Amino acid sequence: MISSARPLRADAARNRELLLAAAEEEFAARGIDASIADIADRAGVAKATVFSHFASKEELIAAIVGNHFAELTVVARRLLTSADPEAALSDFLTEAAHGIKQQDLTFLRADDDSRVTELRNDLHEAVSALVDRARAAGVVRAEITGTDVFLLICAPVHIAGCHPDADPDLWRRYQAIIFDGLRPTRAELLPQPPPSWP
Amino acid sequence: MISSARPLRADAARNRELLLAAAEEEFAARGIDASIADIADRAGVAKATVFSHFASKEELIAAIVGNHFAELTVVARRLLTSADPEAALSDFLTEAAHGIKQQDLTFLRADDDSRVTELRNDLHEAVSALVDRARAAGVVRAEITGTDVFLLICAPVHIAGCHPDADPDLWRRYQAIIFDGLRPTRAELLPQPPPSWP
DNA sequence: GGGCAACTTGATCAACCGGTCAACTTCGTC
DNA sequence: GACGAAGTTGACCGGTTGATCAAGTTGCCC
Repeated sequence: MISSARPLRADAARNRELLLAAAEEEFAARGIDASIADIADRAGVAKATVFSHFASKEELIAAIVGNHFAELTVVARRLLTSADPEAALSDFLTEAAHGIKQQDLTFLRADDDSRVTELRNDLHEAVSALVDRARAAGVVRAEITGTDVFLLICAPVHIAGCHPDADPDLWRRYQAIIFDGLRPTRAELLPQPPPSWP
Repeated sequence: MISSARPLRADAARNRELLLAAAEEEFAARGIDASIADIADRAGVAKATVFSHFASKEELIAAIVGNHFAELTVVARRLLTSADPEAALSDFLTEAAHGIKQQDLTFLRADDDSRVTELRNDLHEAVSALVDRARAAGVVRAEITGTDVFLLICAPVHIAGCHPDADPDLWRRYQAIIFDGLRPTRAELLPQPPPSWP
């Protein structure tokens, strides 16, 4: 693997960026099972070059996921300075729903002290701040926490992965929240006759 | 592949059921990448027996997904006869969220005239009826259709699969609905001072 | 219980995967 | 422009996968 202590040579730095971009596209197109060979092909380098930049496939994924987390953290922190707490949270959810990828899953529960975990914690902190502000403004329910939203973003991805150790009760809670979104707004409610109407 | 014209021999019928059960468990435990060899082991038969019952891995998955669709259709139709339209829809969503698996995805958009597609259309029809009843009772918004709910059930799974041809606007609509579920209920709303409060 | 079709099986195949390595090429420096 | 370090490469490895097939076994009907 190329040492990270010394700055990369010009061609190596270029190839690294090409590889990250190619891997991003390939993972987006074919999911986490995209092969290293295909990624190398797309980047226009040999397969062995991939392993000279990243020790393993997992490490390549970690680099990409780390970038996702970092980008979302930037978005969350920027939205924290906006005027409208409700729009800020809504905008972030929209952004995050598009930004979270399948491979990000792998590192959501990781608790080693890797760089990815650090970036994930940064993101979690920024999201919590967004939610705290929205809660203080009364635009989300009192019991909603930053962790809730952080997990809610990823819940769809979690369910899809058929994660065996996912807490069913937790998902039921999110299920109920989503169902709440289906209820009619107050303005749409027609006056209903009481059950004992003759 | 074993002919479907003639009834199966007793041992073959037993093995087919064992295989379907084993495949269900294996896919649930390891996702869609579970190997045919593991499935055969779990069922207690040789790997070649799997291919004597199902022409390919895809066909085995199709058989399982077909069963899922059929089971959910039964649930939806049963709930259609219950007294409470709101509880019926809610119960179905809960049931469906647990019933839909990763591998079901593959066949949601399939439009060939296979047996799976037929079963999927049956399910879609039953869900639409459930939603129509709920809408008529005023417990879901007027603009929610059966197709909406049918897709909403699968949306989490869809997003996770990073389906490249998913309509972003469609997902944004569902995103907005889910976000609605986060809004405070009327009872929780504290009286807010108007913006021009001195 | 004999005979035959239906079914099962272990051996085997080609394709593909992540990963390694020694030989080669290229960049940066003096 | 030459030299050494840094980076790249194609060939290759062990392992796994979905799928095949001839040979053997089993259930079923007369």
